[in-house]
Amino acid sequence: MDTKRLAKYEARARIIKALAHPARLLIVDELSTAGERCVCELTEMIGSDMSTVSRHLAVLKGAGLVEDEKRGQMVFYRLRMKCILSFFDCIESVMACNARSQQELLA
Amino acid sequence: MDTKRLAKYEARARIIKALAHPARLLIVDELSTAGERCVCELTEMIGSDMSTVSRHLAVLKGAGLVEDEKRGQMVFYRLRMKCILSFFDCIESVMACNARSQQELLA
DNA sequence: TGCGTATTTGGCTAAACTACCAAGTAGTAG
DNA sequence: CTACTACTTGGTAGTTTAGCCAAATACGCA
Repeated sequence: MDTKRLAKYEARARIIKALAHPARLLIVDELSTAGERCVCELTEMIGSDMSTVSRHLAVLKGAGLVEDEKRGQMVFYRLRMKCILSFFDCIESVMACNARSQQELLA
Repeated sequence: MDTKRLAKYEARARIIKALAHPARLLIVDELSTAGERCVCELTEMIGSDMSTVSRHLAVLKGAGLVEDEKRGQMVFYRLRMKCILSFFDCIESVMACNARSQQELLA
């Protein structure tokens, strides 16, 4: 793989990797409907340590998927790109397709 | 996070994780334009060991993203869902947006 | 200033991922 | 059967990731 092509796929992979975790998908989903959420709200939803959630948010921010804003002692996070939601439609169809194949194997 | 919601995001994450690697993105990209490719062709493009490429293909297949067909001594892989390509458009806009933000920081 | 809340960061461990080499399987041709 | 090619799988070492606790930082309020 030549260097330039490699760089292209590495850049893409970094972003996709940031999405490749259940907790981070929940965050994206939640931010897409709620608009914005503070770390404490997300922590309660996810149900793990706040430090863990904060790290997940840092990963999403590092990939440029969310942005944060500090207001008072709280930090609010927002989705930076709405198009991420288009992922989920495709993911769902893959899952539906997989389920169908499973069915056929059993039948 | 309640069990059901967790299961939903875990299922999604499994599929996204399968895409979260440069070599696997190259494979998806290549299959989307070429239609199908054998392991040896992909191995040459990626430039790593064939065993490594075979494992990458197994990951994609495990997620239901590609399907394989053996013809003679070769195994051909195809994309199972075209919609995956819609990912890339969004990824590109995230990257463009990130690049713009970088610019602004420098200016 | 000192206290309490919200968040991030350091340190650590366990688990997952990646890539290579070597060995095994399967098909083809002589 | 033998040899060769295409591919997969076992074994293993190095790297990355995830989660927790504890400590540090930042802010608001008395």
